[in-house]
Amino acid sequence: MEYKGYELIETKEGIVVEGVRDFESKHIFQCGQAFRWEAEKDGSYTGVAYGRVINVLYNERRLIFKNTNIEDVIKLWYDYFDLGRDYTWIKDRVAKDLVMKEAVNFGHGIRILNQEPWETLISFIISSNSNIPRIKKVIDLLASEYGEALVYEGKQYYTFPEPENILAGSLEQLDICRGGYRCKYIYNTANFIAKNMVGLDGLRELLTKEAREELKRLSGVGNKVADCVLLFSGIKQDVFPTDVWVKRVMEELYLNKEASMNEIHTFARDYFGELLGFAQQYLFYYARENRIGIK
DNA sequence: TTGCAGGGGTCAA
DNA sequence: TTGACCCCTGCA
Repeated sequence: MEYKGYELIETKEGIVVEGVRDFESKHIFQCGQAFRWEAEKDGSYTGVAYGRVINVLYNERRLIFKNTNIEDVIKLWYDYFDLGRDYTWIKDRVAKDLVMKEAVNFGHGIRILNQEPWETLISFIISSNSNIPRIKKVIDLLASEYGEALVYEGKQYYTFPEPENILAGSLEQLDICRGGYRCKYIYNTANFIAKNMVGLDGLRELLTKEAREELKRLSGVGNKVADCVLLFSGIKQDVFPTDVWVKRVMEELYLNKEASMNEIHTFARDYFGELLGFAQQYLFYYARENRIGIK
């Protein structure tokens, strides 16, 4: 069947989406926006989202989803993988100088996933002052302790726990996930969300600035984490999450000096305009993989 | 073996 | 604006 410019075909190997461009699994899953996708030997990736395990393989404009069905591809995965967005157009717009040309070329298959806001929120609270292997470990522990078990290809996976699941245990119990001082942030944030004191669903309706401030009411959420949540759950694209890597690459390649967060944001906003968030992700991936700015 | 720095920041003073 | 902060890893 045809769906929004793609051909969807049900086959023995899974649901095939024909005609997908600008998709490189490694770039998408390893550019730092998501923490729960694991590479398989055949080049595919397996992960959990929306309470389901799926496996995805991309090859020659064909995207193959395993362990799902056409309904879910239309209802969930089309948006999750941002298939409605024209990344060729975005890359043309964003690659406006030599630095960006190189960054875009390097991460040419990046797509910004539309992840579930709650999971993204907790994941990036965990990310603060930490590193990727450890962030993954903490998230895995959190899921295996509080999530629901799923089995795929003989292997156990876990759904990302809901706020209520976390609150059913004590704060002390959360130490199991080895999050250190972030555990109390997670617990407090779960409490806020469960009590509807901050509404994640309403963020889309707000101006970007207001949405950021709303998120910052949560424990463990500052500018960086708030912007990551907005960008990586597809709520806003005009944000520029600035971590140490992005800060370094901006200082090194654009500003030619040490700069404050404000200077970087002002420059980036003027320079990249509304495609700010996409520019950030190409830059971040490029900077981190190539260790730009590290002596 | 032990010690130390630093890591996708945030918070409080 | 500046340190402390859990925990873990890599590296002298």
